[in-house]
Amino acid sequence: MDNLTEMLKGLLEGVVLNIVNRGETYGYKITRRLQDMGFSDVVDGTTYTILTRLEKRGFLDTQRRLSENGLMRKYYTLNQSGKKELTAFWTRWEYISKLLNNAKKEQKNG
Amino acid sequence: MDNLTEMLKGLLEGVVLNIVNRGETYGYKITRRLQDMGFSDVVDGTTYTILTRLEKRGFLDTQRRLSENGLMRKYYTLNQSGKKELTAFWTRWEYISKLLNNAKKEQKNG
DNA sequence: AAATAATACTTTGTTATACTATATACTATG
DNA sequence: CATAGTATATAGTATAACAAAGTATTATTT
Repeated sequence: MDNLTEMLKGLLEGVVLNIVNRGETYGYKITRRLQDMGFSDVVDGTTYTILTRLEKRGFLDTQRRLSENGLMRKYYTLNQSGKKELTAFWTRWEYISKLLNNAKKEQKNG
Repeated sequence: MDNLTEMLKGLLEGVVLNIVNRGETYGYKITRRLQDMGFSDVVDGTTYTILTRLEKRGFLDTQRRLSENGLMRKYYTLNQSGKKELTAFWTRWEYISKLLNNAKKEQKNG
């Protein structure tokens, strides 16, 4: 599926919050997870810009430490503020997706 | 509902296509329709930028003529290319909304 | 008759987000 | 020892919704 970029705006960020909410993780792994979920065109650069943004806004706590394989990693966890934001995100999603599905139902010829 | 702006990107345009698909209409009326549908914060400026964009891309045909109430109006209809785009839009929407709903299902504590 | 509201369109600039491209650096593998 | 894989970072670009202002006509209110 292509041409999803514009539709992903405001959504990808929430999906990342949701991934971090499932447990401590890091950028590289989040990108792989997004790709597995079906967001197949997402590249690392996108994930890192999102993570930086979310951290700046105070939704994520970070810890830089050596991983099992000897490489440095920046680990992210969702803090209280981030959990609030995640809830707000899903509320927005519910609202918007209902509106869109209503519109689709009213579709001509279908 | 507020803070919807970013989430609406790539969606509002499709909803406008869908509205025009229902029959010849014009900018001002489309804004009222969007507001009635629940996109309550959409203002005229937004609709007109979308319409101009869609027209430039060749999805809409236009006709400027006097309305019943004596005011000039720019009427829009969806052409063949626009109908194709509308179909593609709903395909994208189906794809993305499934991914998002899957993510939501996997949610921790919910 | 004058003021205000409603109808109708347009454009310029701002902001936010995903994406591109590139760079760095270390580890594992062939 | 070159290549692939793991891991992070960032500067620049494209695009879309939105804000704000303006123009002009018609309808309604005072």
